[in-house]
Amino acid sequence: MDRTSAACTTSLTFDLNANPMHNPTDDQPPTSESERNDVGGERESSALNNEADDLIQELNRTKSENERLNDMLTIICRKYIELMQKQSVEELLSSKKRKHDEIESFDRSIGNSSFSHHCCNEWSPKEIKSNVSRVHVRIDPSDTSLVVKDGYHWRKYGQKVTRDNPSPRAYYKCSFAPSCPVKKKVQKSANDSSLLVATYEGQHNHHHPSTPGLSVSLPPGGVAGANPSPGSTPIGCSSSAATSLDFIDPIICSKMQSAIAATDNTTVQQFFVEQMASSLTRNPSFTAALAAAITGRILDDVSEDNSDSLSNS
DNA sequence: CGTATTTGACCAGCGC
DNA sequence: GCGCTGGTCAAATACG
Repeated sequence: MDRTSAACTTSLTFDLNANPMHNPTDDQPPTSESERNDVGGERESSALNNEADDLIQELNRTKSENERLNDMLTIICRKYIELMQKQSVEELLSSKKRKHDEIESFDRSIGNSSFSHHCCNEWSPKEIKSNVSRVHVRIDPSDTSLVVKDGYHWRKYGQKVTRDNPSPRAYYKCSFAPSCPVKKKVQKSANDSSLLVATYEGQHNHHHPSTPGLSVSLPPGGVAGANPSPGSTPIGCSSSAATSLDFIDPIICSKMQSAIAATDNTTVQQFFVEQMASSLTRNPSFTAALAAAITGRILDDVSEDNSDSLSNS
């Protein structure tokens, strides 16, 4: 992906150029001692050349890794679209079956694919009508709590053992707003005990608790799907969300799916990267860690600079 | 003490 | 009509 390469290059450029304190000798005029000692200057320039070579090698490594990830993303996109089309056909064929039969077939298709969950089910006409979205979350198989963290406040009002699944199904209502009609069902997958299936019904009539300015008029299943909570790391629809739905941004999911449907892979990939980057920058943990890293780096350089100037004086 | 969760009872829909 | 099943209610209980 060109944009990631560009971003990578930009960050490295920043690392190389925007840190004048890293090597104080670069910008300083030659000291009287260095003018007197040409041998020491040659040593310093060779050391700088070595460092530059290392950085160039690192840049090349990063580029090649970026290309590799780009290829993987392309494959994932292709498989995702194929799965969506396949699932759409299956659900149309089984439209006369009972609800649990649909869920079972869906679980099977999910279990056989490389995706552990989906969101924003806009490709299913039935789900658009009923305003239902389904989300799969990978959890610890030993974890018996039927909790899917999506940032909303839920009140559990029932639990039932269903006929076709030994694990109980938990029923939740959105308790963030008293009049919110959204309900959620959470149950472990019959085929995979490490997979939690959350079914959302309805649409929130309030903004997300963690996004005060967010409009409520999002696509069906969008808000109901899942939203990042504060302190989480949203990573879009990644299947590696091993802990909870904290990592899923429904807006991203929605945009991703419309992008997949409407554009070619290159545009989709660019969109993915943009959304991932924006998700990371919106994550307080990430920004805090980034700020700490930058601050630490600058402070280190400042201390190095001070010690160098002290030793020079 | 207020709130959330648990759990048995009840109700409605569907198939036979 | 009856039984089965999923979904909901509400009293009891747990917890902070």
